[in-house]
Amino acid sequence: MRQELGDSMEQTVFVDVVLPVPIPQLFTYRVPRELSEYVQVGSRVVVEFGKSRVLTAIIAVVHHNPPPKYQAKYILELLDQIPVVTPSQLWLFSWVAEYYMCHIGEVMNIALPAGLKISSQSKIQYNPDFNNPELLSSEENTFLEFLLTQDSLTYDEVGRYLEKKDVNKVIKDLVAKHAIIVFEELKYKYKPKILKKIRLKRVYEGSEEVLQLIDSLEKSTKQQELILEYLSHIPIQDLPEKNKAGVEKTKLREAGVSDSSLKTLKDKGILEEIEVVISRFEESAGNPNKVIELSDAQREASNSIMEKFQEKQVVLFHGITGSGKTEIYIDLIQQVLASGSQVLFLLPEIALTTQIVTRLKRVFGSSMAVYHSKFSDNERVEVWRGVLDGTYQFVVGVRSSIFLPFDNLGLIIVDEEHESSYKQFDPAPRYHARDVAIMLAIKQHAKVLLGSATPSIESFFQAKANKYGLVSLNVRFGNAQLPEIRLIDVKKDRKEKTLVKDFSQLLLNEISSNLQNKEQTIIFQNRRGYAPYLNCQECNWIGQCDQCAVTLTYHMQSQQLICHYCGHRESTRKTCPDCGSTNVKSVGVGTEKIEDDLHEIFPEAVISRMDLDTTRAKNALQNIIGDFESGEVDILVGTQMISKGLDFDRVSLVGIYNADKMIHFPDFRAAERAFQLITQVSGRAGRREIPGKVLIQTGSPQNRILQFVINNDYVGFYESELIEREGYSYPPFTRIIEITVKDVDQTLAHQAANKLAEALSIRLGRERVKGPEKALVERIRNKFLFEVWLKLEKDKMNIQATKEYLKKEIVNLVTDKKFKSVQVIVNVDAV
DNA sequence: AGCACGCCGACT
DNA sequence: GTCGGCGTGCTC
Repeated sequence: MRQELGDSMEQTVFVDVVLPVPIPQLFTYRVPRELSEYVQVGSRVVVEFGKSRVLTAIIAVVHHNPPPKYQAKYILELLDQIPVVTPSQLWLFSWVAEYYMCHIGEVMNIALPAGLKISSQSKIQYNPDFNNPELLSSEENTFLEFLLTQDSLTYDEVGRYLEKKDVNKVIKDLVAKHAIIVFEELKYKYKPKILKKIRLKRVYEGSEEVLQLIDSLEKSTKQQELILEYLSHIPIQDLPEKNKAGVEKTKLREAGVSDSSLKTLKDKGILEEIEVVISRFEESAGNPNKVIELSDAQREASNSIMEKFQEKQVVLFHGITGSGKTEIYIDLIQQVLASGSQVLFLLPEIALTTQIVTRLKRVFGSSMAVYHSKFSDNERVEVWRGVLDGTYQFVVGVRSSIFLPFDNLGLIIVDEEHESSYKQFDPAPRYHARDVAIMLAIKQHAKVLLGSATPSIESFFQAKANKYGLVSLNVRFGNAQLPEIRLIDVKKDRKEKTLVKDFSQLLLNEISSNLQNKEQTIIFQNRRGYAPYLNCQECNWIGQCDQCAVTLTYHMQSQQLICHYCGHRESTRKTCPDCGSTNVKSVGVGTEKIEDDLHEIFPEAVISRMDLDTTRAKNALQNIIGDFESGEVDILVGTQMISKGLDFDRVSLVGIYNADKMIHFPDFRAAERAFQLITQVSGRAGRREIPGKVLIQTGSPQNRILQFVINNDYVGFYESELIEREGYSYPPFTRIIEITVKDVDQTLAHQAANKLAEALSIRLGRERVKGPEKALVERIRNKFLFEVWLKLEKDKMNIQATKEYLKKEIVNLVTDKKFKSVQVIVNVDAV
């Protein structure tokens, strides 16, 4: 190393880069001499990958070792003088790739906002040196004449002009005849936001110069007015240094300045126009040092958390609904920020758009960044860069904000840590943001605070095992009391025929008295749409998706049948497509129907609905919440969306329409999810002075989960659930790897899954391999799904070795010609 | 994952 | 005879 240093200047520099493709390894490129001093780990480069792809890559290693077996290509461009990805991030990317069994490129793809990636598009252009027109067919000739009138064309545009799908052949022929040139146009996606400003040229910056200028313009009133208007914004006589910043062009326009007089003064060399890059985020004043008033109980919890952090990396904060966790978070965030470290506050997607962000903004102002999926790419790039350059020391964001370029984290808060939306589902990496947060914190010597009123069984288990610190807060904030929770036996009511549209008398009476008292009601039903399916009473037809093994949900508002798995929709008029009968009944109940029924029962009430369908538009969610907060709405009907972090003052009644689906779901986590969901929904009631009531309609009032819910007994629930989990070797005693085998051919998928399960159980033992079984929805988008589950004891199994083994067996499976079409998807720590 | 190359059926 | 179908194998 020491000896080589001398000639390293002469040696060719190579870089190993991460590419956004699902291929396991890094790729080595050669660095042109003129860039060799500037390449750094974490900088982006543009490279050619394959014959016709140009991609953005990240430098992971800089070295001098020419690859022995192939000729490295040159990098085409270096995009960053200063790296945009930190070494800590590169480490995290590869940790995530390894742990969740995917490729580092896939992690990079999710982590980097699209605005930091460059895409290329192949375009064609007329070759100016072309001189053999006799080689061309007449069609080619007409096409070339068209091309000459254009600057360049994309492949798509060529296709549209020729009315052809596949234009490769045409283009290839023309290239062979040297009539056209193909080139790659790089698209830089990020565009800074630019503000146009006007200012006086430097020579006029003095008081005398300005007065002279005004005199000299005596003949043209408009121009003189313009200068005077300008001076009203920038008093040059008193503060000449203000001229440098200038005045926004739009402000002058608003004051009645015309474009033409502006142009004249610009042409005369008196004014000049400048462009300033500005942030997309509004400046908002905060008061980061604002002292947060904590109750005694809150203060004690906050101190206790800080104390536990002395010895524990992770602290689980179990604070019941309405206990005022946010104030404690703010208190802790202030302490960490004051010490100069960064803070990341993770929230589930839904909770993020709402009240809590407003409250945090009030304290932290624009020193806090928000990172959210409804943000545009440009906005995301600005948050990224702001974290990098220190503008933002504090970020509030959804799960993907775990990948922002932090280098000095002091604290990560994971609020609602039990939320399953922290686990990414569909494209790889299938990571759990809470668990990644803990890894990242270990790497950066930061602390992690997991907060929840209903902690996940896993986290509480770690706390009980003394791996995490545990702090509990069991009183509500202020004078608020926990709501009284009652179960309503709808089976009994049904027998006695007292139900009205499946609402019990008790629930209806409570709603009615709430309406009279001008108090608000929330009705929860975890099913969107009008009804889960339609059923023809004449021929027994049931609306089903032809791509998936599920019934189509009836949405009355849009008059459509929608598949909630593949998104397929068809319009319906509630007539049977088979026999044409109009005697078609909807079966089951979704939020739409509840809204409808309540309208009928309480025509005077203002009812609003909050589910995926009513909140799709950009500000819809905000509007629904706003209307409910302001008291304009009496009853809010919603899916689980209403359970997440919402805080309403005047809700005194929560009705759970039907708890049975939740508690009887066939999944080992169903009990946990049901307990969490019902407790969280119940927690929306009685958060201030008005005491709350919760009514739960169920057919099994004796159910274990419901009994724990009505007694507000989280710990009791935890202990009973733990016994169940241990009996069946489920988490937290084991780690679960879910393997999904997919194919259009059901038999083939089944055979492949069988073969894989067999192979795996040879080394792991039959008891650790469950399945294959048909997936809960056995066909999605015309592919049949089979699942194999590995249950690996945390104390006995070497997880790393098992993953290697699993990888090998999957490769083994898909290299079998017979199974080449099957897809295998691995989900580590499936939830 | 893309994307090119390559080898077989239905058409100007 | 060509066009264009998609199987398979590689990407520094």
